[in-house]
Amino acid sequence: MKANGNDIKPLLENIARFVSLKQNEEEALSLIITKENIKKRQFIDQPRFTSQYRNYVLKGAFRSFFIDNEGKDHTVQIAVEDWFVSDFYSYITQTPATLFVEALEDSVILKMTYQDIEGLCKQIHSLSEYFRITTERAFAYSRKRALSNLSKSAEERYEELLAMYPGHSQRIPQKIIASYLGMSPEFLSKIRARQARKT
Amino acid sequence: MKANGNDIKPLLENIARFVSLKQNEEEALSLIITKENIKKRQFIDQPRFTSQYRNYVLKGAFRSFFIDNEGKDHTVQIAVEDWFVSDFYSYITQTPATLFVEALEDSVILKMTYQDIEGLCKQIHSLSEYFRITTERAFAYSRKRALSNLSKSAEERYEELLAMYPGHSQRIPQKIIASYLGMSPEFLSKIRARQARKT
DNA sequence: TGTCGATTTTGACAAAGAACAAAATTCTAA
DNA sequence: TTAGAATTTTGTTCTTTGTCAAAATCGACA
Repeated sequence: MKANGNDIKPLLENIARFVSLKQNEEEALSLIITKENIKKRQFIDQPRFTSQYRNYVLKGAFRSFFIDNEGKDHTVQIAVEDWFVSDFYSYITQTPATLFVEALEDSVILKMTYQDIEGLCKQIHSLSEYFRITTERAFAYSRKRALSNLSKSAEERYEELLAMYPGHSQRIPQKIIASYLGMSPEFLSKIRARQARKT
Repeated sequence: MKANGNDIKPLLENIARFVSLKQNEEEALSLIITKENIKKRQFIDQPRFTSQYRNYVLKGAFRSFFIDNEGKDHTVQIAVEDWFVSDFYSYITQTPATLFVEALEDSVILKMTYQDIEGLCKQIHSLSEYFRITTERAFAYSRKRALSNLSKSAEERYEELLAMYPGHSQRIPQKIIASYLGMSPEFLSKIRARQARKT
């Protein structure tokens, strides 16, 4: 679906927090953006298919996950409004995905193809800078989180998540939160019971 | 120490794998590069000090690590020749570091300050592209590794590391490998004994 | 609105890995 | 080269978390 100026405003505001695009650059960018409605439970990336798009969440929530050899489900990322989500490895290397990316609610995304973004990054210095800077930050934060998790117990990881996403945790089913935190749903349930008792 | 053309060749070759710099761009870049010898056990980043440099390992080996509240040591990254190493979060956000970065051997690095790199990225589109592309890849790989670790036992993680760094694993003390893999040195020792028995 | 399927809770038991301790080995610096 | 320190190995015990099973609760849809 063609995206109109109003649709892409949140994304442009996100970009403006890091670099400033000229009028004609914003227009060039808007030409490569498509809007799409995604139904709950629908996949926007899945194994065997190469991830074509950089997806910006306009409305709704997604999770990326994979199924390991024993059939267990591991949630890698939970993304809500104003986040990007995809099988980033597949997108960046343009090789077949190993992750699913699934809508947790009825959602709306803005998407841009790898080819279009790479083309535009070659032409528009500020856009290249935007992706450089934001990826560097995302990388840095992800490192920091991974690292702070190393020294934490399952219970501490859960508390940290609650503190980090005060609003969102109610939106997301607990089995998915458990899968994101790397513990069994039963164990998460026990942690919650323990915490309730403490109160 | 001023770096001469010969010193920075490996770095330029690394860059050339992703983008091509013009003659004068290479010269501008070479002006912001400094060479430095680092003694074994010396720190190039440490908590409370903001990480000033993007460090490229010309020779030697480093590890970044932190000490958690219980005093336990967690190795975050092991870097050998042709890698970059720093407290990346501190460097990117220009806030005080939480990690140590320590030389595991007598080493030689090329370093560039945050300010110089940001300045040059604004001027030189290809350089911005270089850091955008390599950071995107590093991020993608790091995600993939984190993810493949989720579904693996301690023993599998160790085997994967051996496969990944066939040459380097002998260079690195086992307690550091254990710390990198997130297990106690005693347990790593037991895994090795178990594997030797199997042969 | 009731029913069937999915999610969450609870409990008993099992397994992976940590902690502690002590012996064996390897490094290192005088 | 050798004594003392650091690292690695080995054995035992303890803790955290997973697995399996069954009950309780929730939720979507006919």
